[in-house]
Amino acid sequence: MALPHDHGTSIEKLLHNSPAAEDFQALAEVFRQLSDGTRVRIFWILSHGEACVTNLSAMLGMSSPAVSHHLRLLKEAELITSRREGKEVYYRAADASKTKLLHDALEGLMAIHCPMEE
Amino acid sequence: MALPHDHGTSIEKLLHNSPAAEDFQALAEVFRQLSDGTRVRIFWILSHGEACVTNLSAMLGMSSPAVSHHLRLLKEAELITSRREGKEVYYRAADASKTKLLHDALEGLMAIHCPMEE
DNA sequence: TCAACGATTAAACAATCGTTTAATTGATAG
DNA sequence: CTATCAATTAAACGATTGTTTAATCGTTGA
Repeated sequence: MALPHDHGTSIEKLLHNSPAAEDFQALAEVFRQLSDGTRVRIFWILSHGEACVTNLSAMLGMSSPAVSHHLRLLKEAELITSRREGKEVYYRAADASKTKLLHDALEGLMAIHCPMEE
Repeated sequence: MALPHDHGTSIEKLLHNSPAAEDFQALAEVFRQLSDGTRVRIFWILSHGEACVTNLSAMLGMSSPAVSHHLRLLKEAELITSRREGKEVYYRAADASKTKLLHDALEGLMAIHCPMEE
């Protein structure tokens, strides 16, 4: 143990048996994408189906440039995907285990924070 | 349907049957606390047991003011609790369903992002 | 009471983030 | 080709964030 204090707690083992700082950094990057009210809302919507930018803008009451900006961030984080059909671009949640995990956590937290709805 | 485009997708129902913007904002606040590499690391450590600020500083390789700052944020978000014993203040993850949910999501994401370890 | 240690607070700084406005790209219909 | 609609990009601004340094608070032991 190289810790300044030895309190005899099991936690001191974590010093040499824990993910690297970079791994936590990568993890934080994922959470950072959901750390904005607008983005977490977009992600929640897109977890339930596809939507084009125009409709998303209307749902959110925001300008399309603002929405586009957030969509780009979510896409770079590989939380959502897009496909073009004619003039419109449709977005939806990426089909990955990472996405499902976050969606579940999101629904769970929502149930805690906003008690009632069905 | 008050959406500009009607693509006939089920997602348009979400417009009138979704949590309020404030609820998503509250949710985002929780994620925001874990959107920093240092904080998510602290939270992970404290999910496994108690630690005093001095030891946390050593584990993280950071100054104690910096660690204190992050601890305060995590505490305000009710993700961790503290107790004083003599000169030292011990922190640990709060015992709440919110905390467990986040810890599980965290471990799951870590398994995805950092493939191997036991 | 005073000295030492652990922890927090405060002020200052650079860096990052989210929104807005305007300009631009891509695609379709006339 | 041009006009129009959908979406993205770019630049600018204000606001927020994380770290550092120094000072302060709280507790214990001499």
